[in-house]
Amino acid sequence: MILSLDTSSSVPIYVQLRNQIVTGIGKGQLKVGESLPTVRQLARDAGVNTMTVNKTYQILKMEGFIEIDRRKGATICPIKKQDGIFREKLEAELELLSAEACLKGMKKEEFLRLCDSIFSCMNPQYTEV
Amino acid sequence: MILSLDTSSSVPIYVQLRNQIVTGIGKGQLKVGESLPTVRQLARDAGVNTMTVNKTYQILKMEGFIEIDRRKGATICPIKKQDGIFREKLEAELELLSAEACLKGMKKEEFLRLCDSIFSCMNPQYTEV
Amino acid sequence: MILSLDTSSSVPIYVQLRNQIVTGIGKGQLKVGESLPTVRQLARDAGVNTMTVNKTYQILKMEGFIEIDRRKGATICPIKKQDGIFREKLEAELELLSAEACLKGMKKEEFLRLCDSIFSCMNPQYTEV
Amino acid sequence: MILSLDTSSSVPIYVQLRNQIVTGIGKGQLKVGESLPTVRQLARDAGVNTMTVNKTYQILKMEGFIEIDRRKGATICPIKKQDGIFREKLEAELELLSAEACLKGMKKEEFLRLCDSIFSCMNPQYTEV
DNA sequence: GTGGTCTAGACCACG
DNA sequence: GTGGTCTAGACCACC
Repeated sequence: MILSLDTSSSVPIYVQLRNQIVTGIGKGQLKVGESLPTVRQLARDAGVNTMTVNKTYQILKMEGFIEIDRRKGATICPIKKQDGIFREKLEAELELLSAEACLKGMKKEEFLRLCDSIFSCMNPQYTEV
Repeated sequence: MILSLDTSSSVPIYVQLRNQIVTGIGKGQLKVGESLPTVRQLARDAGVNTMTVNKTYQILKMEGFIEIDRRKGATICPIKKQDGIFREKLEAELELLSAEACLKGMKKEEFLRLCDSIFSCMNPQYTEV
Repeated sequence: MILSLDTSSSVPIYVQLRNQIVTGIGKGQLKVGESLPTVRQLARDAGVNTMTVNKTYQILKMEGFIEIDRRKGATICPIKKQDGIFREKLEAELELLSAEACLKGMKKEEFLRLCDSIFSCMNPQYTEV
Repeated sequence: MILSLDTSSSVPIYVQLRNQIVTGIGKGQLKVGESLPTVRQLARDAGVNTMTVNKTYQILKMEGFIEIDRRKGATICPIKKQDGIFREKLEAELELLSAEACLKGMKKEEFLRLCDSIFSCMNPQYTEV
């Protein structure tokens, strides 16, 4: 899995890392049960500080996407059921994206076609849990 | 149009303002050609610093969503064609949202239904321009 | 409000800080709506790094005990209703404390008297919210 | 007696073990004079390192809850009188729990009822010693 | 002014 | 070996 960081972006590095790992899991590039690199390893690879990676992992853990085991490092969790908070956040973000798309002249059909094609790249794992 | 700001949010106030105005335009609560309040007026109403509102307006202008005229104040622009940069940003954000939804166990059908229902609240104006 | 840190303790400093602030709020030494010192101020007073204090504040924020406002710094929140997770944690900790007290020969009456006298030092604020 | 360990918890395994054994004694599931499994046995059963179990037993011995005899293995001790150190620790922890409960809107009556019901599950042995 | 982020390097606890 | 904590000092974004 390839990480690309933009250190000059206003998006904090630990958020960029978090987003790319989440996307990686979603796309099936990282599988349930699989291990993530150690904090030090990823820090070295990405050329960032260990604390930055650590923060990323803590967030992913809090969100329930990974587990951190003192012995095995970080591993990817099976899917959790969505909760109300996530649903609210998702709706708010989709509303903003819809508005922006609409302001750029995008038609509903085109927007939905895009949503469809992007979601189709996802690779659900254990969704029946 | 009602603004609701959360000063304790990690999202900067000027971004919250920008997002709500964009959503307002998208939903048709603010119509093309209509005037936005003056910087001072909005600052007073929202209880924030004028510099903050000013920053919001500058961003909206840069994004091509409003025009600022010394005499008429800020007015909402007709729709511009989408450009490649917007398309990229939209795809990246949809990809992240899709991944998150997927990790929360949401199925494609449910996701697309949600996208549809949210986009349907938008009120395109001059989309033929 | 006086803070006493034990840097040689196995309890991390940021947890010690968190616990003392929570206790301070509980006892009414810190009142709802009141401001906490700035991150830098508290760091200087306590002789620790700003990031350590920052971590403490982030935890308190996540727990819903304080709000962090870019403009006003950190302020104490009104009481939130207890949730199931807190209840579980409370029961588990009370069970452990009960067992330890029991092993030390403490009778139920003495234990309950102690619980009563300690809780009586608390100073509930806005508990009707 | 059933042990349930969470290897991804931030609470060290040897502390989890210690806490569950203490609770087991308090509840009377483990009786005074009874033998604990050998270090190796428990390590195998719990799927942890023998060093981890060893550390747990050393702590329990230091706390006066068990005796370790080269011939008989580890056995549960009769109750020792509480000392000042324990009293201080107990008060500090109860104060923190009270504050947290108070901040979550719990009333004194409810708190004391909970303390009562939990302590009532304990099964004091030899408390007259 | 504030909080938020990041680094480099250190030390410790855990298993 | 691992992750967790902490420091000193820096820079940036926000208001």
